[in-house]
Amino acid sequence: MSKVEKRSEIVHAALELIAENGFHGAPMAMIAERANVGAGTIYRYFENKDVLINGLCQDLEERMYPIILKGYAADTPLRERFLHLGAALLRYFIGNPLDFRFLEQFHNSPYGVEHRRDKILGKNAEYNVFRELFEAGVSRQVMKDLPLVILFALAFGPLLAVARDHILNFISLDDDLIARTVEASWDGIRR
Amino acid sequence: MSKVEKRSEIVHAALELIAENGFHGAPMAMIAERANVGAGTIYRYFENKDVLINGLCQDLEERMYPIILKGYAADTPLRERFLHLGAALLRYFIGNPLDFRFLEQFHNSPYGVEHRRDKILGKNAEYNVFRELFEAGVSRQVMKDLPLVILFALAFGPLLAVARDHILNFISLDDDLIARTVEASWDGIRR
DNA sequence: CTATACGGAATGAACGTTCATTCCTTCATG
DNA sequence: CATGAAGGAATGAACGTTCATTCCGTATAG
Repeated sequence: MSKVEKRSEIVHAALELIAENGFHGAPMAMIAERANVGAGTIYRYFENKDVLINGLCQDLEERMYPIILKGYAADTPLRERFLHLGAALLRYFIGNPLDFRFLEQFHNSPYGVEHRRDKILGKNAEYNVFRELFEAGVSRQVMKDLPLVILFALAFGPLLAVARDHILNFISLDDDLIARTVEASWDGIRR
Repeated sequence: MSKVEKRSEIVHAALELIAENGFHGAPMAMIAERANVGAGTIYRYFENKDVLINGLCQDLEERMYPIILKGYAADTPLRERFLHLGAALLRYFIGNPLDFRFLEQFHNSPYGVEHRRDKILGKNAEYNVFRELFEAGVSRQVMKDLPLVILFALAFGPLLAVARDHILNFISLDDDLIARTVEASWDGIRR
């Protein structure tokens, strides 16, 4: 197994275990076992567990963004753009339940809160499709005149809740239901 | 300290610690210390930590419901009823951030998933204002014709997300913003 | 009224377990 | 051989839980 493969085996095992059992249920020894690696080996790739977990999140975002943005056209009407992003996000989560569950675990832990604080309050102003879309929506008076944070909550709150319900088998989403859910969440933000 | 007081000291300390630091950050020894109680004493009131935590949730719901339902009139229009419940819920969470944070921790743990599975799939059919409101909304064609679970997600997803953002200081909600947020989430579910 | 005996409540040191991390040995490769 | 990667047993800290002991309010006897 090459060095890169080994790293990715560790990352994959960690993500899987955390997604399935939460942070409690993913001790380093178990991660090592599932990755077919010695317990000490992990520490050759990651300084400690915190670093491993934050690395997991970063890896995940880098895998996710290109997939969600595939076919996204920045010159179509705002509504269409939102429907694209919403449906793509929802489909991604449904198709990759482990990724979704990991992100949920992550965002409900001290790690995730810190991460989000940086994103929202940070002076990074990093390029962000979502932020751009919503700022355009407000300034063109297509969306409600509410703070960006609230618009995000109105748009993504339902989508994440629905993804969770699907993954926990409280409901079964098909393409039609996905489309109607995203349209409904658009009704929440549009003027 | 009377027996009842002692129990409630333990419950309060546990809720506070779990809300502030998550389940990780609330070892029994620390709960005991904050409750001014011996470590072993907790086990005179609760069989083990699981029982304590589930008890916390139950206590909390019993405290919450009467407050949220105060002034709720089952004979007013559906929109008005929803706005009442939504605003009451949001105000409760904002006014009791520890309760909110505890519920979030709880629902994102195995405890909470089990709890929710029982509520949604259980044959209990326990009386539930929320379910009743939404079923009426669908059958009177005031709300979108979507599965109940999705309507719940559309309605409460944004409210919970907004409460979280307020409590984490990503935004500051006042009465006006609360009202406009709840109205927006009504737009998401109404036909 | 005081002294003593009793029993349930409270205590916190101690236990066994589990975890993240370290460290020394073994192995593979040049 | 020499070098660095990999392995997994060892380590110590932290956890939930237990239990022998202490504490204290009340009942009883003198």
